Amino acid sequence: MAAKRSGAGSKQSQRKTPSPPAGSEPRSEPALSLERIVATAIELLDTDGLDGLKMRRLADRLGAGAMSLYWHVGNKEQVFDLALDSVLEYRGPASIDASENWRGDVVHMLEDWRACMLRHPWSAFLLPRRALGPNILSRLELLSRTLSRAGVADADLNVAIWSLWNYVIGATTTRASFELSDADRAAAQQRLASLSEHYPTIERSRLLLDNDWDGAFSKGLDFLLDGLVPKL
Amino acid sequence: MAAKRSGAGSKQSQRKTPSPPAGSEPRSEPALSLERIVATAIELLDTDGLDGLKMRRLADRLGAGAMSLYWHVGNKEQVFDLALDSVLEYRGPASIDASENWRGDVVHMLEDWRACMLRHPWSAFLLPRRALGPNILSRLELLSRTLSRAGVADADLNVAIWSLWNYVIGATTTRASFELSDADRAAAQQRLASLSEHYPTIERSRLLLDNDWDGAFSKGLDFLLDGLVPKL
DNA sequence: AGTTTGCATCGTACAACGTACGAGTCAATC
DNA sequence: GATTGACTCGTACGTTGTACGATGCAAACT
Repeated sequence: MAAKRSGAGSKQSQRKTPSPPAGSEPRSEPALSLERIVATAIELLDTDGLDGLKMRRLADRLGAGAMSLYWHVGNKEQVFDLALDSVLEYRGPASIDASENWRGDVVHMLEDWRACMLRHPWSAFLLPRRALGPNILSRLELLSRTLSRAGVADADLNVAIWSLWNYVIGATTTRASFELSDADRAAAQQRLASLSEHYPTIERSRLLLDNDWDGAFSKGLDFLLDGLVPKL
Repeated sequence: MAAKRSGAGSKQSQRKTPSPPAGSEPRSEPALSLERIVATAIELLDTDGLDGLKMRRLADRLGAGAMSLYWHVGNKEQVFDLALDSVLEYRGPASIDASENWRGDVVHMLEDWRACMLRHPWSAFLLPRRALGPNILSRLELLSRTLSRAGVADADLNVAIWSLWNYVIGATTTRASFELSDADRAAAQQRLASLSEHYPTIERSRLLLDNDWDGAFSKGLDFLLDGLVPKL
């Protein structure tokens, strides 16, 4: 019987290694592996979005049969989970605990987080729906430590973390959804103009036409941090 | 030829009305209509989630053939859009512009917004992905006016609105995804415990075990408003 | 040597889905 | 009576995730 290694075991074969064609034929494809599957899935997601990832296409691009994937992965959902976590790794400044500039550290990590997700817009939609992977937990852990060191009271710590989490999630999902197509943008602009009498304040402030997403993110983040850590 | 009335025309038939069986047989089902379709879609979404809405099931429940829906709706996506906007209507205090308590008004509207979405958890996932419907635009318009009246500078207005938007979106999608199943919760708890050595601060603050979502939301909102409107 | 074992691949097949197409019904209009 | 247009729906197609079982193949064992 075959025992499906979709569990957390992950490590490659226990034998030596099935070894690629071992020096004989240059076999066009380098053999299936979890890493290759995830990497290719990310490529596919990047170019074709959430709906563009089909098990058959993924397998095709890997030079494998569709069902071969299921030896390495339990199901399609798991591909999503792995791709998501893979994209969220943080290589921050090494010795962040020694830093004196906690606010700079927080901002850096959060802006990097946002940048990661906007490089892979599908990830923004995935993150809030699924269990937290190791990389995102690491970011939260780092955030906890830094805020704690910055003087946020233990009683307020969770609220502060969730607030920042909410802010990042909201900002990235919103941004990612507006990025979709220029046609949509044009249509929205048109539609908004025709509704300007109903929404005068929105129209006047050009809320939906403002393109400075990056600036809005960091300014809003500043305000939020002001509220969370009032004493500067 | 039949001309599909899926456009914005929306209004019912131009003739008198096809009129229900007109007094003869009590025909078990009251005839298809956009309103009935949307209402039933919401029921289905509430009980079975985003993936539970299938055109065939929806039609079944309406006592109609699957393809009959497509006279009233262009496609499934449109059902989502209509259901979403339908769920977001706000009946706030009538004369809010006269209110002296702007902060109370903002908090009230945002907490109601959140409550609406958590009553229909699928809506949280839908909102950031789709074009803004009239009901959500109304909320944003109201928010704009109130903040403006509260003294937020025009230059900061958009940032403030987007910050609040981000906060609400993030909070509701996160909350909605945790609501899914008790089995998941138990599993997560288990997994977390086994990882406590890697994430000591998270573990210590019980970040992921804290169940006071409502309290966290309103406290975080307070902090955010503090930051947005520093002068009280 | 032959046999067994277990990792890994993949072809076939199926059920479920969204929806294109076109035929059908029936009341209002001409 | 004929025509029109709003509305309904049965059938059918293409696409999807994946269950099942056959197959290959290298290492381990006898």
